[in-house]
Amino acid sequence: MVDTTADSDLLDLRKGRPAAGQDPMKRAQIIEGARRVFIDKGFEAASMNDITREAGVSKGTIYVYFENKEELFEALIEEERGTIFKNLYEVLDHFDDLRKTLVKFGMALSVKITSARVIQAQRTVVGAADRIPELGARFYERGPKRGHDRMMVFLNEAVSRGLLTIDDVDLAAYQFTELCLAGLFRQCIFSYRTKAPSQSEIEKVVRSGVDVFLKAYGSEQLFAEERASQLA
Amino acid sequence: MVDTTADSDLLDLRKGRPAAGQDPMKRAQIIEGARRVFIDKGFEAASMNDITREAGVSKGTIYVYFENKEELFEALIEEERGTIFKNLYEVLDHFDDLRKTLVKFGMALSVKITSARVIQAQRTVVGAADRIPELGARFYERGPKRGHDRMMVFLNEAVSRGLLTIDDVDLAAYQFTELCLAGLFRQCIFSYRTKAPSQSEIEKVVRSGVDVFLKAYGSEQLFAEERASQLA
DNA sequence: AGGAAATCGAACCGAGTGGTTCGAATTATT
DNA sequence: AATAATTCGAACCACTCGGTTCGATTTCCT
Repeated sequence: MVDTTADSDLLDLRKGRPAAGQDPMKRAQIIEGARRVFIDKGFEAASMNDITREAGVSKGTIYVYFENKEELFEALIEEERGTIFKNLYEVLDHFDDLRKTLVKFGMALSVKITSARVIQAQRTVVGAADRIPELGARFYERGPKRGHDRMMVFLNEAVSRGLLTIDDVDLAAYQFTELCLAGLFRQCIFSYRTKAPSQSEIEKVVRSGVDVFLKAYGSEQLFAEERASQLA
Repeated sequence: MVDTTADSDLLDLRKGRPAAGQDPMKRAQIIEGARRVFIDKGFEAASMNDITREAGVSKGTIYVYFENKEELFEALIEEERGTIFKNLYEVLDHFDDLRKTLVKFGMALSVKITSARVIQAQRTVVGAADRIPELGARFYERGPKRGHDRMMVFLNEAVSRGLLTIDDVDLAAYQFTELCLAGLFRQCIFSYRTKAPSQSEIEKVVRSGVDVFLKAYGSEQLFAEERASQLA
C-alpha cells in the first residue's frame, strides 16, 4: 500500500503543473515503487502490476513516464548507481597521512559495497546482465570503473610524492580494492552471508588489506615517515 | 533441436531397463537441456517448455524425473558446481617451490572462475540468490568455501615450513584469492567484459598478485631460498 | 467557475506460464 | 510374439504476463 498522505504532500510542493510524463515527483514515486519490486524479485519475476500496486500509480501513468518495463528498470538502476557511488571517493580528495587515508577510503568502500541494499541492487544487475549486457556494462563503467580511475589518480599522486613504488598503477588499484573486500563481497552476493558484515569485521579486513598493500608498494620514505611519527 | 542419433546411441549403452525417472542417461539429457536454457535466460525467464524443446524430452517425462522447475534448477546448479571445482585444488597437493605453486594455483583458479561458462553459471546463481538464498549459500559453501579451506591448509603448511609468516591465515587465504582475480571477476560478472580475459592477461594479474602476497607474508627464509636458487 | 490536461482504474489483448493428465506409441524383457 | 512399463505428445488447466485502450475522475491554471 502507498501512503496517500505523503503523496498529496509531495504534490503540494509542485510549483506548476508539469507536462504529461514530466513530473519529477511522480517519476520518483514510480521509481521508488519499482525499486522495491525489482530489487527484491529481480527483473524477470517483477511484474508491472506489482510495481503499479507498490508505487500507488496507475499502470497507464507508468507507461506515460516509461516506454516499457526494461526502460523503467534501466532508469532505476541508473539512479541506484548514482546514490551508491555518490560521495564515495571524496575521502581521496585531500590526503595527509597515506595509511589513514587508505584505511578510511577502504572502509567507506567496503561498507558501501557490502551493505544489504547495495548487494541486492548488484544482484539484480548481475542477474539481468545476461539478458541486458549493456546495462551491466554501463553500471560497471559509471560506478566501479569511475572509482577505479579515481583511485589511480590517487595512487599516482602518492607515487609522485615518493610514498609508493608502483610499476603498474592500474593493477595496483584493482588489488587495493579487492584486498579491502577480501572474501566479503563474494560471500554477500552469493547470500552465503545473509547479513552485511559488521563494522568491526570490515575494519579488520581493511586494515589487513592496507597492511598488505603497503608492504608490497610502500616506499622506504613512507616507512621512514611512519617510524618518525611513531616516535613523536 | 536434439540429436536423436546420439540419443539412441546413449540408449544402446544401457544395461537394463531402469525404473521410471531413474535412467541416468535420460536424466543427464534433461539436465543438459536445462543447462542451456537456464544459463542463458536465468531462472525466471527460462520456461519448462523451452527446456522440453532443448532437451528433446517430453514435458511429462521431465516431471517424472524432477518434482518441479526449482528442483530441476537446483539439480543443474549442483552439477555445474561439481564440474567447476573438480580438479581445481589438486595443484596444492604437492608443492615444491612455493612461488611457482602459488602461481600455478592462482592461474588455474583465475582461468576457471573467469571462463565464459563459469561466469554465466555464477550469474544465474547470483540472480536466483534473491529468491532462493539457500541455493546461493549451498553453491558458495560447497564451491568457493571448500577451496578456501583447502587454501588455508596449504598456507598453514607453508607457515609451518617457515616459508610464510601469517597471523590470520583465514584472511590471508581470502586475500590471495582476491589478488589473483584483481578486477577480472567483477568486470566479467557485470558483463563489462564480454569475453573471458586472455591467458596472458590472467598471468600478469596472478604473477603480480603472488608478488604482493609474498612481499606481505613471505619469510626471510623464503627470500633467502629464492636468492640461492637464483644463483644456481 | 470553466476548461484543459494529467491521472486513474479497469477491462481487454494475445501470448505464455508451471503444472497435470491421459491415451498412443515405443521400448525392453519374458 | 506377448507383456509390462516408460516415454511421448498434445491438449488442457487456471493464471499471469507486458502492454494497450479509453472513458471517468481528479487536478491545476486561467
